[in-house]
Amino acid sequence: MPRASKAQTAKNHAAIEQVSSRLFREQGLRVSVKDVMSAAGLTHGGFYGHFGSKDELAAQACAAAFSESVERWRKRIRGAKDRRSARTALIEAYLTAERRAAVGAGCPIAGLATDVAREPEGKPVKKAFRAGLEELIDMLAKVQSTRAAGTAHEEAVVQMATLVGALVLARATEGSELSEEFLSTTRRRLLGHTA
Amino acid sequence: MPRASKAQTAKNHAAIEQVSSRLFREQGLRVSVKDVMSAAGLTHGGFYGHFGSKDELAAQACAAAFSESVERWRKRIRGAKDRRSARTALIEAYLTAERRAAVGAGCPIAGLATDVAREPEGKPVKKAFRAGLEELIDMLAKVQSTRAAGTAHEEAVVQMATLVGALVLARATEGSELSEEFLSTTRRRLLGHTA
DNA sequence: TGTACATCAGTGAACGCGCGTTCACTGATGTAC
DNA sequence: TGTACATCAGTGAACGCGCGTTCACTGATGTAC
Repeated sequence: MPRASKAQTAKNHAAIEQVSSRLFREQGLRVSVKDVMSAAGLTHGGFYGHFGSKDELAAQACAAAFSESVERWRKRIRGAKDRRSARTALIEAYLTAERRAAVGAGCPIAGLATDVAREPEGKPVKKAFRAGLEELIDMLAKVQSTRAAGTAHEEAVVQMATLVGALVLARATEGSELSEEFLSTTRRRLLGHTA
Repeated sequence: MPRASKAQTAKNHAAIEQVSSRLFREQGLRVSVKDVMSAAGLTHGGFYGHFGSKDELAAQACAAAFSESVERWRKRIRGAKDRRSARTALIEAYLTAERRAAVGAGCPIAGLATDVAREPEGKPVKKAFRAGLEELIDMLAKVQSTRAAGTAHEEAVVQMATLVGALVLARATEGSELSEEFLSTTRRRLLGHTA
C-alpha cells in the first residue's frame, strides 16, 4: 500500500494520535511504536513520516487526552444548572466504576502522573502534562461555591489531589472491597455528606 | 569471587532486596534485573540463586518498602502526645519537599500505584501492594479524632487518597509553583486551617 | 587440629526476543504538459 | 481530458542495544574423616 492519498495520510496521522492517546493512558510511556502503529492499522516503519520521535508523539498524545477531558468537563458544566451542581456532576462522574475500568478513555492525570514524574526534566510530555493539569484545576476552581478566587483555587488543588489519588488507588486495588471504598467513600465525602 | 560464605550470601540477599526496594519505588517495575544486581554489587547471572523470578522480587521489594513505611509511621505515632498530634505529624511529614524528592526512600503507594494498577491480576506484587496499603490505612484510621471506628476508617480512606494524590502530582509537576501548592495547600487544608 | 574433597554462590556468555530508529524500496498519487 | 512521470506514504528488513532467563564453569567454603 504505497503512496497513500493526502486524505488517507491525514486519516492515518489522526489515527496514530488517537490510538496512542488511548494506549499511553492504558499502559504508560512503555507502549512501543510498533504497538501504536499496529493499533492504527499500519506498520512501524512509517511512524517517522508522521512524528519526529516517540517522545514527540507522547507529548501530542498527552495533550490530545487532556483536550478530550477538558471537552468532557466543559459539557458537564454546561449541562448543570448552577456551579454547585456542576461540581457535583464532575465529582460523581469522575469516581465511578466505569471510569475506573476505562483507563484508555479516562483521565490522563490518573493514567500518566507517575510516568510523567519519572521522565527527566525537559521532556516534551512533561510540559504537556503540566499545562493540561493546570487547565483542569482552573475548571475545577470555577465550580467551587466560594466567591474568592484564591480560595476556590486552593480548594480545587486539594480536590484534584483527592480525585486523582482515589481513582489511581481504586485501580491499583481493583477487585477488592477497598477499591469500591475509594470510589464511593471519597465521592460521598467530597460531596459533603460528611459526619 | 566464587562460593561466597553463608554470611556473605545472606548479606547479598539482603542487599538485593534493599536495593531493589529503592529502585522499584524510583523507577517502577521497569527496573532491570541487571540494574538491581549491579546496584547490589553483583552480576546479573547470580540473581536466580536468590529469587525465582523478577516478579517474585518485585513482590518482596514492595512488601519491604511497606514495612519501612509502617515502621516510620509507628515511630511518629509513638512520638506524639495524642491522636490528634499523631495525625498532624503523619500528614506534615508526608507532604514535604524532602519526601517529594526522596522517591526511592519514600512511600511505596505513591511510587508504585500506577505500575501495580497495570499489572495483571494474580501477580504477586499486586497482593503485596494491597496488603501494605490496607495496613497503612488502618494506621491512619487509628489517629483520627472520631470515636466511631467506621467513620475513622472512611476518613482514613479519603485522607490516604488525598495524601497520595498530592504527592504524586507534586512529583509530576516538580519545579513549578503548582508542585509547591500540592504540598503546602493540601497540608494546610488537611490539618483543618480551612476557610 | 589438619587434610581431602564435595558443594554451591557467583560469573559471564548465550538464548530468543522486543525495543527505537534508519533506510532502500515500491508503486499509487498527484502534477505538468 | 489524456498521458508521462516525479513524488513520497507506507513497507519491511536491518541497525545496535537491552531485556529476563539459563547454564557451563570456577574455585573458596564448609564438611567428613
